[in-house]
Amino acid sequence: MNLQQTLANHIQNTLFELYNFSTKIDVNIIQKTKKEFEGDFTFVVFPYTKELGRPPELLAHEIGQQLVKNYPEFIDGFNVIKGFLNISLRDRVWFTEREVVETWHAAPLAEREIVETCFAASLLVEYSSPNTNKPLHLGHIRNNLLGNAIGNILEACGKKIVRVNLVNDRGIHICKSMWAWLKFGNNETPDSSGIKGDHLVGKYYVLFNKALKKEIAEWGSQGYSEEEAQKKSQILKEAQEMLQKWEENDPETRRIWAQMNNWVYAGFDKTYQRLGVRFDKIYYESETYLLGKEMVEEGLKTGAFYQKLDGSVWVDLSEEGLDEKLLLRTDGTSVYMTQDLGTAQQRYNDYQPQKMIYVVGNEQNYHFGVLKLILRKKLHKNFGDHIEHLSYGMVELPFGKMKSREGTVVDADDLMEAMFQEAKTTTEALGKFDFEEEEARKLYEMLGMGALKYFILKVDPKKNILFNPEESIDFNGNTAPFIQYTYARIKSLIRKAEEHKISYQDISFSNGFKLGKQEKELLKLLYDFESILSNAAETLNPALVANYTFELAKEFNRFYQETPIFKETIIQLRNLRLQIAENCAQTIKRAMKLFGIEVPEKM
RNA sequence: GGCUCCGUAGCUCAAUGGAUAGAGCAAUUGCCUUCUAAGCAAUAGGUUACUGGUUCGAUCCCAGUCGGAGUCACCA
Repeated sequence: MNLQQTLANHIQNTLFELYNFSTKIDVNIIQKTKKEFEGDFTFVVFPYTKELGRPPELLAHEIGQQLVKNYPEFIDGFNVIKGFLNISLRDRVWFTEREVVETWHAAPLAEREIVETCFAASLLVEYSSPNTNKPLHLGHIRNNLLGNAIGNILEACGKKIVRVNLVNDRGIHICKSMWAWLKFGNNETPDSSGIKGDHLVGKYYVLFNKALKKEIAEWGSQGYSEEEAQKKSQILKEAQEMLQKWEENDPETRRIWAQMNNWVYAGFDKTYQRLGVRFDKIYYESETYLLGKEMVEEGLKTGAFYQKLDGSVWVDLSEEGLDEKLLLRTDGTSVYMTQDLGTAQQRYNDYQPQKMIYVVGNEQNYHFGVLKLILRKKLHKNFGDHIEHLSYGMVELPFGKMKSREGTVVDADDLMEAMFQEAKTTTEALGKFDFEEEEARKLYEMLGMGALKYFILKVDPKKNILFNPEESIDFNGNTAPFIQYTYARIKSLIRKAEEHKISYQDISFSNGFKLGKQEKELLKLLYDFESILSNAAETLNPALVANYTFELAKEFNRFYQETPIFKETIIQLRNLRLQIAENCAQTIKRAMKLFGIEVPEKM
């Protein structure tokens, strides 16, 4: 039982004792006391004034006095400001609580107190899901980092996670790259050119679009509209013929397709590795795109869907306030929605997850609304309710949205390399040259990647992010390097302590001294970590963890600045401070690990 | 036009319906002979887009207005 819960129970009992008033005090009503007031937790009495027929201040006083009288071991004192009853707990209480936090780190998964949220045992998280016709960009980075972090956070809450990537490896866009490569490529390969595979394929995708644009311009000069020109386009037709051939299993087309995709995979692997994301299961759309057709046939029989005269199949969602949606084209081929119906079913069959979390941009909110609706209302699949769309905002540039075709994208690999370089120059400018070359390289990588990951993850997922490529991502303030720096400082402190042969582990807290404001502030923050974690898991919001960690690091830096540790004459106090420092380091490390951010022993 | 999301300091972002709305950048000012200055302290910066409603209390919930983004494809 945690402190809030204990306090809530005490208050509940007291209310009954004083006024014969029986009510359930929810833990959430007990909140942390704001920093500028004295006290640890605050009970707001306003909601009870009416029923108990007492003015707020009197009520708060009466409750406070009774609490102190009844629970002297637990409660130290109280003060009242208007209707706010601020309660201070005994220092001892924090010590025992702190020890609990400590053992938590070491305990094996099964023995931990598992935070039961709305999730059950096994969860599936899908993220990344790239197209294989071009390299990853900053938007994909947000997707990957979010998915990976959410997976980590859920795991830290004791959930069993399956990480899934659905690779979109077929379709007209791939054929466009293939067409351009055949036309202009001269058998160029990643090996022959030294270009990373995904970038090479992306290069030909761009070349295709250039050629197409040129052709459309030519038709345009003959007086055709853009739409007409699209229809008349010869190269577009050729790309479509390639897709046709691909679907007919034409060996040569398949060979080129497989070859180019493999180049892309090799490239993606490097990007994923540097980003620190991984997957348990990779689905390929080329293997799953025909699924779902069956489900549509089934739905046709039961009358859930209907067929138009031209043979296309539709679902009517007007009763649910939406419109009609296509499920099979006139030629009987499937569309995006059909495939998603199929893959949802397959995943459910493969893993029977209690929740399927899809990390997909908010541009697809409507799509997922429809998907869930069809599964639940039309096909009566109960796993439709298990689908959760983790919808995140776009990454915008100062001049608008990123568009591949207009070349206004921030490439993932370029950005990561730029972050590395930035870390290098910044560190060197600070004049910290106490590193071997390899050690330094690792540090720059930690700092650069950390800054990038934190920059993305500290923002509420549902909000858009504005990224200005002109201004590099900051290394000061609310950033990963600041947090990493704090960690390195603490580690340095601990090393010094060991040099001085100071053992901070075996402290007895029994013969008490009064906790200082700073120590207590840190202990409170450390105590909060578990609830922040489960909150982040429930709301699928890593930003909560980020802001918490920053708060902790900042608080520690204050502490560090103002509180002498080695100079302290009272040995017990000094040891306690070292112990708190160590706990801060542990918590920071755990939190950053959730983001895939490494933390340096020194910097 | 319908639906969804967003609107908080000059900029980037915080704030389970609670107290005087907080940080970081940028600006000004102090602090490296003192456990790492990627730090700390201080000053300045706000009608939380607007108007109503709900209540002891609203940045938060509801309705409307105004701005911005997304979406409404036989693309994925």
